[in-house]
Amino acid sequence: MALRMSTLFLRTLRENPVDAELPSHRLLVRAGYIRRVAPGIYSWLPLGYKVLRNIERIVREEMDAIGAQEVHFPALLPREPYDASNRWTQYGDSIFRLKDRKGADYLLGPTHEEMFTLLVKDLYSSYKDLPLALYQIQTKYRDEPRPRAGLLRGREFVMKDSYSFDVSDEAFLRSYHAHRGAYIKIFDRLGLDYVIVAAMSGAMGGSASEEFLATSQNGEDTYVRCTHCDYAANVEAVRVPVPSPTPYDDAPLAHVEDTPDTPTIESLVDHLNTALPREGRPWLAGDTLKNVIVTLVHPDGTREAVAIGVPGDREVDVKRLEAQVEPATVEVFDEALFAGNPSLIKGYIGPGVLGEKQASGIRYLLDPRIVHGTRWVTGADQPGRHVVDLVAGRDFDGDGVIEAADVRDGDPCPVCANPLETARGIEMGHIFQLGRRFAEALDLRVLDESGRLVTVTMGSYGVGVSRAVAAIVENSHDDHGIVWPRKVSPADVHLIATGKDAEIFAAAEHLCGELESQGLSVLYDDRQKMSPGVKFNDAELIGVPTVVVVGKGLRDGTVEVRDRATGTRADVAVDDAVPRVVGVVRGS
RNA sequence: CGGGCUGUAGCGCAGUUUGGUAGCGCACUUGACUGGGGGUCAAGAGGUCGCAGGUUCAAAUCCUGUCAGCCCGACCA
Repeated sequence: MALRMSTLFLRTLRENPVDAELPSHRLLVRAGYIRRVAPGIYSWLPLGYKVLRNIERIVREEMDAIGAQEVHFPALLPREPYDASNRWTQYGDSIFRLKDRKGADYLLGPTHEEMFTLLVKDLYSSYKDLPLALYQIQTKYRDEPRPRAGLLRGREFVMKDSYSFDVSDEAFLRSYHAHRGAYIKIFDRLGLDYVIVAAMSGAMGGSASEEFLATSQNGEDTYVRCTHCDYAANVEAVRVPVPSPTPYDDAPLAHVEDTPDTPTIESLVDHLNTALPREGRPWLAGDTLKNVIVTLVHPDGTREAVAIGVPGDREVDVKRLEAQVEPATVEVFDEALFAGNPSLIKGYIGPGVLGEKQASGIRYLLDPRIVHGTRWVTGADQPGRHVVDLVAGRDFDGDGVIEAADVRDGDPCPVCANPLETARGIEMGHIFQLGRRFAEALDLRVLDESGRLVTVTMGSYGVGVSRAVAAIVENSHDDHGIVWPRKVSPADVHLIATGKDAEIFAAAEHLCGELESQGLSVLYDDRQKMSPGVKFNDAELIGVPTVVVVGKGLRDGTVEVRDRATGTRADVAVDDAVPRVVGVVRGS
């Protein structure tokens, strides 16, 4: 049945909603696809729900094509399985928790690894049952600290999540690659411009993961891509090339210098070049070693101060740091920390007091660039004084290495050393090599050929279905509105009757029926007494890729066929209209 | 967590300084005109002014508290 605009539950807005910043958010609200209910929580209106289901259909078809079987779990879940995997604690404030009338703990599922693992454990116990892949399309709940941008980061969202179960690592890799292939097909069909990047596993744990990012200026994820080879990674996962240790036999002994009023790297470098100029080249920020104190907040609430040593020309990237210390979160700067630790002299902190065995007792983690033999200017732990020619490995050491320094355009590729470039993207899919973490925590084991119990190897795979609606709009819109790719559009054709003559509406009505009999879905603007400008603007806002106008051309026996994306218009004889439109929609 | 801003009709806003009958545009209803780019005119419907308490003859407006939302920062040692 055609969607008739005269009765369709739809109200387009002339003005942008004031709380919407991004094009996808503005247009989806203005064009009547979604309505906000609470921060990060949206209702789907008829057109929006059609788009969502179109995306779901594509996802289902590709999941089914690799033999994954659809199931459906509740969103309301008991606490116990999440205790077993420790995620009741680990997820912290990000989980929606509630109690039933007896006071028992429940949660709204943020993701379902535990439930799938338990379900398989419940029913299967032999290697003969594997491999197995299950999936669901589910509403997920995460109490995000800052929901934003409409559907891009919601607290309630629709996700396709699937899970693979295998007896061996080799078998698992086959499952993983089957999923990877399915994801490529899904995102191709959705018409998204995307990249596949190496990623961090985050709260999922596991050994490796890859993300599918829709390229977009408005994305929340920053990734790098090598300008020469095919290396691509989320910045959180970038590994800097580690330089070889350099000999330091000829290095002078470390010496403390007076550097008054140099609490910042910039002021320090200026001072060095004025007071202690050196042969060959001037001092640069990269010659200094900056020590940043941060506080890690662990899921159980305990707080731990940690010092991060990075070259002075780099900043500590909090997102990168958090990815390394997951599930802990990072708080930068803590006045109380300095007050409670007199060995820390703000602006002049150096390795002399840092480290678990040193005066501060603070764990000291170094950027990988600070290899043995490198020489640094750094704080002397006294106001107005710095140490020069401090050699890593000779004069100081860290308690460990951490990748927390920021990544920049032009940084060397870890694979081929050519420059990297950075860009932004929207995380649309994420595939995880979970390994045995959940299977072990929940004791999912099967008997192998020799009758031995083996722990199952798992993968988990997610697609942001509701997020895809927004990502597609981000990728595909113009000043007038949305431009849907055909495969997700709420209709194949937007048919407009414009004018006041009964013949026009009769002709449009007839054309509508003809198009539908050819299997096309039609959004029919049959509203009477409405000016053509309103209808044209609505059509552009709504974004159906093909628009057919029945109006004044009818006198000459023609209707107009418009392409939403290019704006091209063609007058077509009424009798040719149906085959013409069918051809356009079917891509012939 | 910190800072800033905002809560008045479905949406976008004015009114608050200086307390005195609740306003405008869009959207909605009715009628007439108009009929290929958000058209014109006329008449309407729609509001516990976020919530609670206080001051006052009188509070959207002043005071206190509270809740919610939005944006920015999360940092250069």
